[in-house]
Amino acid sequence: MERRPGGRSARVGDAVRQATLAELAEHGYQGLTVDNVAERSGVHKTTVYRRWGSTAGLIREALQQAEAEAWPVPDTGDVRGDLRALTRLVQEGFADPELGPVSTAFVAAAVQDQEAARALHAFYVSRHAQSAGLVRRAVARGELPEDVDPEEVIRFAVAPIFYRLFVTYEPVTAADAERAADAALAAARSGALGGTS
Amino acid sequence: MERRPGGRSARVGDAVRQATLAELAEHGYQGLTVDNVAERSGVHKTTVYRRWGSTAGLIREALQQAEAEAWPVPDTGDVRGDLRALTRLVQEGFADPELGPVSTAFVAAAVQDQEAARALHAFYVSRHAQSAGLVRRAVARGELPEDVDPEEVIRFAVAPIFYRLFVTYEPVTAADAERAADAALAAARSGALGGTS
DNA sequence: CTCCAATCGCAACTGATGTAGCTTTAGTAT
DNA sequence: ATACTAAAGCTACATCAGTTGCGATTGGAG
Repeated sequence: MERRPGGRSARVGDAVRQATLAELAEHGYQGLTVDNVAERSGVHKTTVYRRWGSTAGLIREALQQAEAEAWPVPDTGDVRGDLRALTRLVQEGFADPELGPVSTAFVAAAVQDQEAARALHAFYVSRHAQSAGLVRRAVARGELPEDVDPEEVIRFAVAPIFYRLFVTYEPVTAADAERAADAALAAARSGALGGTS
Repeated sequence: MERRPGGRSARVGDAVRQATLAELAEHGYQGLTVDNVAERSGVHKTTVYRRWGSTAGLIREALQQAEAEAWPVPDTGDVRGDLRALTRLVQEGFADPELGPVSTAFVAAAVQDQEAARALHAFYVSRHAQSAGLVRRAVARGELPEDVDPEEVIRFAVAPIFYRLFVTYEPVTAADAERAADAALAAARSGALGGTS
């Protein structure tokens, strides 16, 4: 069988993907049901079950799409600025009324579904790899020690934001984001985020 | 109406609480169903629905119990040791085959249920308040600057562990826990976790 | 000891989620 | 054009979480 890029299957897939994102933005992961997605997309319920299996499957595909999209790693000229921009980007992403529920849904789905968790893992592996470039540039400029683990710096910078969002349910302000960036930077400079240490 | 500490209601409550924890330890939050808890506890399904509403309600009560239990804040004599012991405690808690699924269930339930999220928030407010004592002792010993925010140090120390567990789904080793402690310490010493800064 | 209020057990029911078997449609090859 | 095949549509059904109304049991008060 051949590829059918403009065929019915492709159209159905697009309609479902679009409907999934719209439903997520409106009702979050809680309100994401196969029935709603089917009705919104004009695709029949059984078709959605056959191709995606469940709402977790819909999330999986959305994640793979999100992973494919490159994301704007900050490049302000110095590490502090880059890290602060990065954490702000994360904080604002979750605060955004349209993007926030979608991103939150990814985390919620992963907690319930193994496959979604794998997809989310892959997503963040990709994000870390991209973001680490910011740290490597800083090392090249001599702003950070040579033996620093670039992805570890990224993890430490963003972790406190996620911790507040999904564990302690404390508010996350722009100041929190900046503080997280500064703390990660301090740790990186001190050698605590070294590659081998 | 009076309290009836040894009455039927109390017995029913105990049976359900115990069954909830047992089910969580065995099957995790995924496998926690009202029917299973009802059967295991010998309490009728309807009763569980009436008193707890749903599995999220069962989690809520388990959380309140967990919050009431004091937890062993390390006191080794120096900050580095205390922070490392703390992060190890968290890491080992989630790795423990009996405790891990229960703790994980708390996070999973909070993502789906508002009330569970509030209960989890309260739980961590309490944990932070207790753990912050470790930082205050360090300040008193002159190991950390006076203006450091004690609870912020705790957040930064444990956040990377939770980030790996519930966001990126990367493994969490003892070395990761220690590194997180050391990084938080470096940040605290640098002044990045100051109370007002 | 008797009665009362609260709570629990029970069985029948509702609604939503997910499945099975079959028919129809759309895209492709001859 | 015509025939072939993969995938989508459709109906009917199965399953299960959660609810409701009522009768039974429990524990305490007078």
